[in-house]
Amino acid sequence: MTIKDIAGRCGVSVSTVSRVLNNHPDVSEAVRERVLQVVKELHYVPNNSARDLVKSQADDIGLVVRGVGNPFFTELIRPIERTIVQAGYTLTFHQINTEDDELLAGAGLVRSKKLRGLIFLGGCFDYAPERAALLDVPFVCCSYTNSFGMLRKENYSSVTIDDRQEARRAVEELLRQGHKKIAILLDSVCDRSISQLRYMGYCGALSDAGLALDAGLVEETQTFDMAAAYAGMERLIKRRSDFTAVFAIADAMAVAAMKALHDNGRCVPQDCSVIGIDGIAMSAYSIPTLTTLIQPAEEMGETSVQLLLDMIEGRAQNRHILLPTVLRRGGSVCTLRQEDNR
Amino acid sequence: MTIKDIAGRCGVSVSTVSRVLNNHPDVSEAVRERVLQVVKELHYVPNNSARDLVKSQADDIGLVVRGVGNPFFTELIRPIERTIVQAGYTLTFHQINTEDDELLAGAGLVRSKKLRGLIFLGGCFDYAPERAALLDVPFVCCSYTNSFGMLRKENYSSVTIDDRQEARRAVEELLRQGHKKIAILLDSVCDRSISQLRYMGYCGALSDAGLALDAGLVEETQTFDMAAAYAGMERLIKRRSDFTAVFAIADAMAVAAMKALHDNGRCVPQDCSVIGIDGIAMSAYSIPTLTTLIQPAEEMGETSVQLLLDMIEGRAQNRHILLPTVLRRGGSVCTLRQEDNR
DNA sequence: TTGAAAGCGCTAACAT
DNA sequence: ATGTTAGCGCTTTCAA
Repeated sequence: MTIKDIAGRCGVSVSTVSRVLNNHPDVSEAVRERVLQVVKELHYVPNNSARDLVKSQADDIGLVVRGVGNPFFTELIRPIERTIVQAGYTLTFHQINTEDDELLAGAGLVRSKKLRGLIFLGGCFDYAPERAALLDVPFVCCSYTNSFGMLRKENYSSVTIDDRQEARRAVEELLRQGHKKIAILLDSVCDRSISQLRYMGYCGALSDAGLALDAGLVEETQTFDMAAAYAGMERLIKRRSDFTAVFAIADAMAVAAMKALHDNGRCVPQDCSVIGIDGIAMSAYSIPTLTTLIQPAEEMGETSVQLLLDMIEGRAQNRHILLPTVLRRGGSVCTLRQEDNR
Repeated sequence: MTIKDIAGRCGVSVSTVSRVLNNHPDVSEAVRERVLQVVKELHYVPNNSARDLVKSQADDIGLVVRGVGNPFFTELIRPIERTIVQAGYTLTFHQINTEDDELLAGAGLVRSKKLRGLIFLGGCFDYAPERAALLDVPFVCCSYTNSFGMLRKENYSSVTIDDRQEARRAVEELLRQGHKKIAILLDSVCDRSISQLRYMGYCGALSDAGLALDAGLVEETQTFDMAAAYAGMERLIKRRSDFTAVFAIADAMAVAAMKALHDNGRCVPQDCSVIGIDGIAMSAYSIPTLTTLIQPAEEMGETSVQLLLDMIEGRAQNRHILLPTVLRRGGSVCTLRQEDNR
């Protein structure tokens, strides 16, 4: 079933059918209707490979996710896919491991599938500009930005929260409740990614409050997964008994941390407060409800696609959007009792 | 940058380059090496649209997910994507709403993108055979099967647990602990999908135990999401005070139910036991740890892709795989105290 | 307003 | 072992 078949049935040429299919103006109303009619009757669907070959690009957008384990990403993928489809594009989905290079993966996809653009989730992006030039399509970093790289602002787009600032806010919320011995549970202090940025916010808040950084209260888990976070929290508990609050740099880690505290006989929040960042669905159903800074996941996903489409369709240049979080006070943080203020 | 450029640089014809690229045998070692060399130097990547056009099909597999909110699906998507890529194919990802028709969505994708096959997640599939015939590529139902439809076994593949039987096992675990007033929290009793099957298992277990079905203990939430499950559980609590256990047909719903019980002053498991099915990551970190039947998500995803590839590559016919679950005894179920046995 | 025809980049049949 | 060439299905000039 090709455009020829349709043309044959209608007694017109293939170019006329093509015009109808692509909404070109120069077609008589009568012909247009007949073609559309036959198309519907025969359930004809154009062959995208042929279209893409002629136009030398597909109506496809690539989504490269590094570390699909992260439940926060799941909440981003949904609005991203929805928005892409609404705009008439298709999503090619690719996940890579944390140790893989998202730029290389993206570049390969673009070349082989003729993608129109890319969205990255969970990338590092401390790449040199010449590396990023491998990507000859627009791309947007979703939920992070090129904080550690040398990319020029006008060469890529991003939609993210201000990780450093928001982490600072999270820690300040704990400080406000009187906590002074505040531990941090994170992936790594120097991963050139989210984790490091949020760590910087943590350090900044402590320093502003006149508190010294206590290296013994910094627990690195290497990965984002819950099992690692649980294990990390247990190490911390075994090692120290004097902290009264924990800042987990992601909700999933915070939930695992609460579990570890509970399993080790420490009550949240009475014995130890816990705060996270992300606002994943699950965190509203933990017991107690996690206190966290909620990222606007829907808006973040939609905006990322919007920026990309604006670039692809030539409506705008690269832009960088900073979205605010909303503090949800759950039950996992409480005011420090005076006698605990060791 | 096309195959012609490569041919030019190497002083050979395009067909020779094509042969090298496709690992055809009839190429001298010297030429093969030179071509590969130039390909690497120039970072040449073949244009898939052109390839697909010639071969009239792409190396793409479609994944149609109905109801992406379900966290269990997330754990399936990962192994599915991984296996697809390992086999040299690409994933085209499409999500639809619960009210949408996955068959229609799949058929459109197949036609326009020339997909080689489809994997469905969360479909209903009570479709008539003539509807399924719209799909002229092999497809596999992942984590469910065509229980309510008239499809012939040899016309599709599936990889799933025995939902009815496993639901029965879950309820039997509660019965074994002495529970008699067992409520069920589910999507719908007649959705022609997972929910209905698990409901049938629930009814079967009760009936085998000589217990009458108490309609007042059946709570339908209409959707799978946690907010709905929480609300449903609250309705149940308000309505009845005599049940001692709840079977939630999905882990996400079970976690929300535990939260609702807690927020309404009922302790899990002392006042009410909770059991789920799925084994999502989060359920191991709820407090208490959820008792649940764990589905082998990794294996389920991998096997689905394997079956599909076997079909696509002509190695095997359609098959139907039933995978077992593993009961994880968490802390959300306890033995009924005698005095509670009202 | 319509049609004829030239490619888009690649594969594979056929020729050498 | 290698080259020549005819399409794959479509869009888009160019001509009518």
